[in-house]
Amino acid sequence: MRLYNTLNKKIEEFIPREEKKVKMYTCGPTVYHYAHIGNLRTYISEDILEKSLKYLGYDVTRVMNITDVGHLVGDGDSGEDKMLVAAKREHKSSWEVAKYYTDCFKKDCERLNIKWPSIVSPATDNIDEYIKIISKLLDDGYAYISDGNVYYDTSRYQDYYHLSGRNADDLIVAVREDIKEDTSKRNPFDFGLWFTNSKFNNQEMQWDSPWGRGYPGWHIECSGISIKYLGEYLDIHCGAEDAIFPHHTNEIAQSEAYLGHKWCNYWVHFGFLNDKNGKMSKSNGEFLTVDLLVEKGYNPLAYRYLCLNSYYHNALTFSYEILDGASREYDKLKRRVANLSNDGDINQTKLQEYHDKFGSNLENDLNTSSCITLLYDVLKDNTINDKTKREIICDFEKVLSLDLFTFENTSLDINLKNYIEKMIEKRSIYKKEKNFEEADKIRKELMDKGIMIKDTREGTVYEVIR
RNA sequence: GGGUCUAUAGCCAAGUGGUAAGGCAUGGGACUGCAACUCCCUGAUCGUUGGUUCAAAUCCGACUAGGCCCUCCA
Repeated sequence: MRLYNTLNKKIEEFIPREEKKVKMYTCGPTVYHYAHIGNLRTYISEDILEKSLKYLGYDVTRVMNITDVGHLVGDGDSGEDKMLVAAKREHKSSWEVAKYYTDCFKKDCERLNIKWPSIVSPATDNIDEYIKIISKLLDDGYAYISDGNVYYDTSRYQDYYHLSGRNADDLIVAVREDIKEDTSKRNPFDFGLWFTNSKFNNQEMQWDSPWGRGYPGWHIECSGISIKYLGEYLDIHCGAEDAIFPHHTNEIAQSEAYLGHKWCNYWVHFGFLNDKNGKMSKSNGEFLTVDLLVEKGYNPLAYRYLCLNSYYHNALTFSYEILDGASREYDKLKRRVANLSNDGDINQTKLQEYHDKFGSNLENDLNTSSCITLLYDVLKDNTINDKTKREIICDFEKVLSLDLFTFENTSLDINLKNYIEKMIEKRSIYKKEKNFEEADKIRKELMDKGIMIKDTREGTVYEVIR
């Protein structure tokens, strides 16, 4: 398996510490708002990575956190917690906000066929772990207390800038206008591990600690949860590209200072979904959620298809043109798969051959685009029968997860079904009588209800298109 | 200012030194009462410019354009 490793800035052969076993950590969402499809691109990519590793025979243990505390809007001590902002906005408690948006996120994942990781842990469930780590960092001199808060001392950690490839002198402190420098810090890029002294004393989520009642910083949760559930060594750490600095940089610093050895060998980062104005965000451009996609008549899986047809490491520029294109491709693909018959015997040799080809595409830094091409090759292959094609595509579906064998009509309401069949019956009589005017009227009536009919050699068939 | 990534046909894209996969769209044709569906045919010398090489979209340099990051963000 070859993967782009941000740590060394090149594609490398992936070798887990234990043969055929992978420990994988993925940064989860901050549950203070709905996720947009750009956020979800990262989770789709992580899902594909996990499923690819399994397809290739690895035993994968994947952990994801849910950030429900400590993610500040602004710099260090001067910002408000996002959960609190959302709570105020919606007149709910922070806990209610977290629960609500976690459920929404879960629902989005279901609709995009993103498998829920085997271990998902909210940040608020692991406070003891953070306290344990912070205490040791203080004992060992990697952290210090200032104005009631505990900070990590970046000057104590030599390799601090390795992942991001930067150096301290060239970084601009508080480059964004809305950020104020936190003067309690010794070095400008030190970061908070534990806050007790916040300007925002109405912070709801607080815990007792050796340094007073307060709450953890944002970065410590990922280290804490990863070490708690996956142990001292991690094989792959994933996240979106914007997390490289400072989040992942800080995770490495605190984890390795705590553990006393190298922590994770492979850092995999995912490209953004941009629109023509740049990255999709709450303040910039259209905030597209899965709900909105469905409302506009798109199948969420057409979006998954779009992601699959791109390279995870590159940015993808969103437009309705590409989504419409992906929808057409997806629908057409599904129709072609639906038309495969179920007769004959499976050609095991070919099945294995395609399995291996598909696997080697995945091994090549998750070349999902080539995987899609291979799928079209299977459909066109005239040396194998339909039954074998179905079997091969089923095998591909373990990773693609595009519901290529699921057909809407199966879940159709019985009354609607009867109605459609009656109308088709009526229309075929009109057609026989060459009364095309009436026949077309019926076709239009059904179309207006979102039912598309087509005349095939075997008779008239229908499809619910919305 | 610094870091980092990217640049292949209208669109999404494969390609990891030997003379450009695939899909969608477009145009043409077959089928059809007309459609739709399906099937067949249809297109690019790879941002610009130097260099290395017998040979470069593929390696190196410069330039240009764009994305992301430098304590909100996936």
